[in-house]
Amino acid sequence: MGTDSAELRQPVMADVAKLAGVSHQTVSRVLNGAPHVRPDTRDRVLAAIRELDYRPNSAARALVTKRSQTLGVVSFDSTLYGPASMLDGIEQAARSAGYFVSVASLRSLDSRSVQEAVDRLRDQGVEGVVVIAPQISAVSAVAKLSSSVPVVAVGSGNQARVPMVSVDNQAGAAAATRHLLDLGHRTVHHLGGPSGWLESQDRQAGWRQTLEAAGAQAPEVHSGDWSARSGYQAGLRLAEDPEVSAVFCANDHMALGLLRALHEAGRSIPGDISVVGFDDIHEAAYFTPPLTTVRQDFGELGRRALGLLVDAVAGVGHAREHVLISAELVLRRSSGPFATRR
Amino acid sequence: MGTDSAELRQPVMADVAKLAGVSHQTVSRVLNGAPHVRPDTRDRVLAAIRELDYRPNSAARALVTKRSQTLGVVSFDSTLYGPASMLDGIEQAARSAGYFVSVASLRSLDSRSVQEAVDRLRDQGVEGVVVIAPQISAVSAVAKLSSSVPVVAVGSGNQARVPMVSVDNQAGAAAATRHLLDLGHRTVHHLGGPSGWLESQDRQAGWRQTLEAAGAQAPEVHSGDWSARSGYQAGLRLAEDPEVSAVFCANDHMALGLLRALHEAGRSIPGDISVVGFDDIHEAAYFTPPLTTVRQDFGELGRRALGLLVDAVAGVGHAREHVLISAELVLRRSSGPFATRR
DNA sequence: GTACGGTCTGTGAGCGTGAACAAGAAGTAC
DNA sequence: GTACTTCTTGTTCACGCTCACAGACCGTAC
Repeated sequence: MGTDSAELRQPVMADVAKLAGVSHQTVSRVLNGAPHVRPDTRDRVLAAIRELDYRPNSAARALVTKRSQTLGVVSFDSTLYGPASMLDGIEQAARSAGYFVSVASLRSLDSRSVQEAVDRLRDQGVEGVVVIAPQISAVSAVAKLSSSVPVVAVGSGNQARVPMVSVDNQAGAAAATRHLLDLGHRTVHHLGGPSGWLESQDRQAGWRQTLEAAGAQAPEVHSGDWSARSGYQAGLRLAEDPEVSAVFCANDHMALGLLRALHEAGRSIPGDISVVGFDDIHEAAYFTPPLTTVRQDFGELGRRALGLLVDAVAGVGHAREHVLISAELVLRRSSGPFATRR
Repeated sequence: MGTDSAELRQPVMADVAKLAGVSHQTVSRVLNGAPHVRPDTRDRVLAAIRELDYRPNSAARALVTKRSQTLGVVSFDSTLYGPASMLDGIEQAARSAGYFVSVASLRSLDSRSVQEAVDRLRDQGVEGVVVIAPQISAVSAVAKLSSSVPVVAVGSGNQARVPMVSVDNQAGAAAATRHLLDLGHRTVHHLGGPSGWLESQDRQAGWRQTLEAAGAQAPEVHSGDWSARSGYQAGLRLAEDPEVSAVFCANDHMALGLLRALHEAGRSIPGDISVVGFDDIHEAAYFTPPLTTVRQDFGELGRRALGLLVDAVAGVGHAREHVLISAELVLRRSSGPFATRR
């Protein structure tokens, strides 16, 4: 009946305008901080906004400005510590840059799946996408679609054709390996990550190059899937080889499984075997024994990636930018000097 | 200068319509699966869509339908295993329900912060919100704002005034405690989570009630902040008390720190002290020794929460629904029979 | 007095889509 | 043949906002 039943629907700009006794355009100007609005007019508008609890309709704004204020994140397994931390860093940075964050997680690794996820985000109207998917397949898939919307990858490697932020895995692995060699070990075994992951490749490359540079022979690589379980299984095999005195694991979770297996096999750590991990997850300092590892700051990784993306969306920044973040060796008790045994 | 430079801007529905020789409304009908479209017309439209690589403008659609197809997730520390897994489950479920997911993570715990996060999501036009924030303060804050947009909480406790999905923490804690009592321990010590968390409260309640029901005396509670570090510190204190023979930890990470501290103090596990955790994180089976713990399925939690939210958005479902998911005790080597010592 | 520049505000159009309505074509029943 | 229903398509409008433009007002300079 009455035209005043304003509670029934969300207030719109016109309602605010009427209440403040101005035109909708003036309300818009106040909202967007446009110049040339008289202070008392501005105050009346703001008061009306507060009174009605008015909130601008983002769809209407997006329709006319063609900007959704939303960035997308494609992530592979956001259950893992690394991806989860990066997502966290990305969200933080996006918020302070005034963007919303929409996520799409991958269920499988094939490039079609990446394609689908990015398409989904595009359909939603995101202005740019961060891909947390350090698989080779993913990165190459991403490179193809970077035409329609800016894409930034966070991961590893440098063969990507999109801007990228990554930890210097190779240098980190080299530092870990050199540390073990410096302790007197004749060589260092490697428990690598799954093939197809850039991080696996880079860490393995850092390890191998360091051994070669030192004139040490590189033993056969054992591979896991990042999980503690796979580290345990590899550990059982490594424990059978009396020559093994030092192992560099591609991540901390596998190192945990490895420690467990070596312990069960009666090997003392670091007395018999030294172990070094990668990541420095929060728990690493409380493993038995505390794990020497390579620290990488996932949150920083995410923030930097988002920074790059924001630049790309704004049209600033170079297309092939590649930010490399250094990793730091953290010494703990799981690594010790080589001791002659038996 | 030609009007045919179609590459310059994204194609819109009218472009598809012109190419297919129909009106834009027919294109709309095809897109939305409306009835009464002749098969060959439909095919022509679909062909035109493919040829132009047309994608509907989601802002325009949202403007007219008043539906953004987006759900929001408020999360506290998505770096932790639990929240990260729930987020993953939520995203999966949202995708299959046809929704996008937008995240907002909290930097601090106060209810103003929760309010802000939810406001942010509302400004973006989300149709509903899942709050992963098992703090008492958060839940009460959420209850207030559930008026404007449907909200579902995932966490613990039952005092909430919004629909909620949670693990039966109390029963899980009771099972863990009973298990230790059954092993012959006279009582069970408790390393609790931070106060203010519903999960801390519920797990502590389950522990306490079980002890009381068994006629055992409940020792003073030690509290941590969920981290391995805090578990380690509590472990150092507990190790000083020769009466301690069994400890129930409110999560696995603290249990890890506790194991470390007890090990350093020369206590054997489970010989001297039995330890039980909560969560069953992937690593728990590879602790030294493998950890007896209470398994909860975070992914399932997230999926169920999203299911509830979708119902709420659709107007189905009861306002005060509370889904309780059971937790399961997983026996490993860290718990064993009480042995008289010294 | 007129002219001009700056400040402030309002009007109208249009963004791309879905919904309501209208209208033509085709088939069925009498 | 007409009347009626069902299928199929098109036209017009509205969603809520920003942008371009126009106009009103004020002060100052000539």
